[in-house]
Amino acid sequence: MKQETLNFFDRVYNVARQIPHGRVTSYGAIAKYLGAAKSARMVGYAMNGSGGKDVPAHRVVNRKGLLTGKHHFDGTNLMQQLLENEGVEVVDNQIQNLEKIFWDPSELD
DNA sequence: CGAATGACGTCTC
DNA sequence: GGAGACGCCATTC
Repeated sequence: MKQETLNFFDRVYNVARQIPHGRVTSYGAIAKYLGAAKSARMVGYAMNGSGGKDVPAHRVVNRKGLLTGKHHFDGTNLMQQLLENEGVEVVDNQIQNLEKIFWDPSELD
């Protein structure tokens, strides 16, 4: 286990952790913010290690707002339930009003 | 060590 | 403009 890789992960965790409540973002947005726009997959993979962290992986979805990673959660609809709990409208594993609740790391400034 | 895969995204045809 | 192929980077087999 090299910490070098964790460095990239840490960046993802850092950004994901700053996601406002009731908002969602995409892997690509984070990846792009980190300067690794093409490594969006890596961002999602980073979420794999988000277990045990304060990283709200449920607030991170793909560009379409589809809960692609819900399968990686403990339950089946846990991710969706968490989002709905925050006021995010989710139907059929897809976030509604995505462009409205979509959050971009750039807002951190 | 080489090949395959993955919580995606962008490019190309 | 829709559909398909490729790339990224790291982990796993």
